[in-house]
Amino acid sequence: MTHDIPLEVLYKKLRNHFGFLDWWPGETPTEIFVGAILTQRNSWKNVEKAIKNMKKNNALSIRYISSCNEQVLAKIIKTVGFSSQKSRYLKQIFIDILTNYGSLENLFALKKEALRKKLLSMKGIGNETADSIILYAAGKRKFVIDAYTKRIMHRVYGIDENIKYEKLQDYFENNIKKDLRLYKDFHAQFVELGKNYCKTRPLCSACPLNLVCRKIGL
DNA sequence: ACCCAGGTGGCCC
DNA sequence: GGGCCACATGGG
Repeated sequence: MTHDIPLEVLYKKLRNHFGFLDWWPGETPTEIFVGAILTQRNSWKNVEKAIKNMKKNNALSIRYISSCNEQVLAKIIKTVGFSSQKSRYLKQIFIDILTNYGSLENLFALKKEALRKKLLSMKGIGNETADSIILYAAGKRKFVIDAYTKRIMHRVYGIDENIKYEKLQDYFENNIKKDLRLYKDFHAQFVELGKNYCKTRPLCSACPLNLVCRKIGL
């Protein structure tokens, strides 16, 4: 990345506007793990319904999922898109974890890069999902890049919208404080901004994001 | 009737 | 390495 982007300033302005978010909607590591997969290419509303339904059916556990009937689980999470595919992936993932580690806790005890590599080896988990799990479920510092982050960095700072995931991630990780809460909250701020103000695609000059950026001085 | 959502894997060249 | 496509549901 050639130009200097004032990431700390960007963060402060977003935080002043939205308040401290420090967020992932989920209470347990298992819930966050599952939610990270369910939310791929889906609105969080659909995910919420699916998680709620899993709880109701006692299906939100590694034991249940690893020994489930895929069609049954697919029905339980039916409100999210790609439910049958995700049901299959989830089962395989938790079979892997249960047989090779015994628990999420043991899996998360791996060193960060080993954990990332292991997560990426599982079908259904790519860069963003792996990093969301590492950051929010395992509680290790890893900067999550998502579509909103790319879109906003492109819109506001003109970075290449097709920039590679790791490249943008490295840029953030090399230019902000190494602080877990900052990593969590910064990503949350991007999502909040993107969700509320950046719905149009492709992004046109009339996108409300422009107005907000002006308002908060980006 | 479109288009989109907090991606990913498979297949092609 | 990049360029497509399937995956499937709910909301605007």
